[in-house]
Amino acid sequence: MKKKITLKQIARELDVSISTVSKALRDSIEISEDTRQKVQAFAKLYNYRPNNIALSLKNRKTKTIGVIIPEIVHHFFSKVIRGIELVANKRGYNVIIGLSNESFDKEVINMQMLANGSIDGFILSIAKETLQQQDYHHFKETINQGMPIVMFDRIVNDIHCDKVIIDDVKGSKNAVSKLLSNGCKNVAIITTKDYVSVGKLRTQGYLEALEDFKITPDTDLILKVDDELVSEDHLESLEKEIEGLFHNNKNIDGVFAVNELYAIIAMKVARNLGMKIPDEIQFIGFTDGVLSKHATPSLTTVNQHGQEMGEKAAGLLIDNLERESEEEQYTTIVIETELVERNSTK
Amino acid sequence: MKKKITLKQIARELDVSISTVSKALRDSIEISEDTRQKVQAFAKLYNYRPNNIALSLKNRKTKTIGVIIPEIVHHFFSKVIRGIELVANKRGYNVIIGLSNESFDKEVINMQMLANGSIDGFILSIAKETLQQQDYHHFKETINQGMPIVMFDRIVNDIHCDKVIIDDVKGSKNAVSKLLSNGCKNVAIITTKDYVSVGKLRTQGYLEALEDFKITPDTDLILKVDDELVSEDHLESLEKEIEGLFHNNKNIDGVFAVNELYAIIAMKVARNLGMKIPDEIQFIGFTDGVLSKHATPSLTTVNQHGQEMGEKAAGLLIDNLERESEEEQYTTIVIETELVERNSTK
DNA sequence: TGTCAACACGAAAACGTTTTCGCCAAGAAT
DNA sequence: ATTCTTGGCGAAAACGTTTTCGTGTTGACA
Repeated sequence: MKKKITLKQIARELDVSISTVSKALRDSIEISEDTRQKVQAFAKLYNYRPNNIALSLKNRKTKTIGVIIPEIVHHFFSKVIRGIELVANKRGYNVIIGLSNESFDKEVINMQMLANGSIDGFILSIAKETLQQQDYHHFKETINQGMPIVMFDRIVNDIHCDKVIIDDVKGSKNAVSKLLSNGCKNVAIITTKDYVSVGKLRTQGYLEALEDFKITPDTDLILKVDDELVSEDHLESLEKEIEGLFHNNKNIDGVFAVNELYAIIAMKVARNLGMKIPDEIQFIGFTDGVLSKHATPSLTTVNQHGQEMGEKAAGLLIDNLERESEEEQYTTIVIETELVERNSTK
Repeated sequence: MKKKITLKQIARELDVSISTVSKALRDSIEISEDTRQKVQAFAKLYNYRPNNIALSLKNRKTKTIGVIIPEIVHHFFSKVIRGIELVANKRGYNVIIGLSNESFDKEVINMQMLANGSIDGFILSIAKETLQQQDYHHFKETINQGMPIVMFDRIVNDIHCDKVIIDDVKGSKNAVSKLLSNGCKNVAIITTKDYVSVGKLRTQGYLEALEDFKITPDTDLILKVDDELVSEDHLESLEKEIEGLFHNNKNIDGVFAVNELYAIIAMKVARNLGMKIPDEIQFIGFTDGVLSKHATPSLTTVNQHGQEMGEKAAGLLIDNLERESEEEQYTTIVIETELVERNSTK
């Protein structure tokens, strides 16, 4: 087992100074052709690679991006990560991952662990609990210490930083409009409690679409799911709620859900109740994941372009990190959503 | 914007030496109660945190684990990551992610990027291309340089390191036996080309089950899919192949697929051909993902316990990193699979 | 009064780089 | 023969820690 070799060892072996070795390896003009070749040959032989940590310390840059997301077993977030990793790697950066698990405390701890020199900047999407408590001091402090942050998807407006979002309102409005122009008269929405920003915005889009079509919203058709109760394994309560929705409103002929899973479950409930999809009732979900594509019938969804969000976010962050000027000006990139039409709509 | 504060700055402000500050903060007995309190108060005020990079350089440990996986938009791999992150964090480690994208070159480059001091050890699952080329020099070199590796799921036997796997043969054998005891007479298998180790093993399990039931395997019932051709968006060719399988073998009454997607697609094809599931034909897939649970009918699968694999892998690696003794002895942990019965089987 | 332990603190090395500066010798120019 | 350039190299600082090893001051004790 040969341990990693250092400049010092090369210097000792070749009986020159450390400076000479360093310069020779970096093709400095100061070094004679002779010694340069000698050093380079030796380095190659022993497979020398500069120690990254030492470089980071010296340059006060780690060339590493910290990503904090609420959950990784999730199609959307993993797509974002893929996007981040793609451009980060292309531009010579590594990606280090922290999972908040939707918890405020874990989010804070994770940020502290990484903010002490391990990374150059953050890309993150806020945990539900944080949004609920509305405590954003850790973001502010991080930014104050000079570490840039890019937020994506779940953002909060009064933090001053780069952001990558989709136009949730527009995306939902489009989707619901689609249902309405397809002839639906009574479109229900399955959404989350208001504290999750995106749920709120998507509900707004729903309402705007109704307004466009001169329909007065019916609060009975707005189902706000308490997603505390809906874990991966606890879907029964969700099914019950949706069953209730259908039961109390026999005339529902369209459903818009603010995420993929809700839509899939709703379709399942409807099917069990004997409703024909898409003839009697049509469905559209938000977020285009694997489920939508392979469900029966396949689900029409609003594609969020997760990978592109990741790419843009990483681009913004690295641009910021490598920018010379000190002037702080923050950008918000809005990614266009796309309605992917499948068989759950006419 | 107040930049991060260092020991040196504290020392200057308080007019003591750097050593004193360091010791005071670590509650050294050498320092008087007076100065200790003074220093600690000042440090708290300015929110001092030791620079991680400097510590890494000094300790020659980064407390960071490198994870290299072929793909992240994948239920199984993201579950493994979640497991890794869970125990890594609990034990004070960070997780840095590299995606090989199933490419040999990217795998090598990623390992080189991380092996230069950025991390203390690797957890990885081998890229398809690497398995195909059977070039494992980068693993051997990494291990030779004293950096421990833990492989999971897709492993290769002649590399000497810790491993976490499932018993693919046993898992498949169980699944196929289930089909056979459920009354299936002609069970087909949809598998991958042989170079991916797990495909091979799962096929072996299939054959063993047949043997147990005194059935001679029919090569027509073994469909080896060239997964080069099956990308996320290119499923038509796969559907065609499966259609061909059903067409040429009208008597198929059971299908075992070596992954979730193949099983879902096969169910879809069967349904389109008018076959009744599970009455006329039964399905079992491998890997328990979201698709299986929400498919119609829901799919019986072999659960690989991805999160547990991640936890065990991280445990092995950290144990190794923190082990005092130099004796190298490598463990292979075999995770038990579990047949999750749903509605695609009787 | 002189010696010694205990106490409180500082200097410096070390981790592995890069880079600035200074130095010496040799050859060129005057 | 003296001065000036220049090529080639080394010393040392710096990044931010921790830790070992002094060192000076104080008080106690003989």
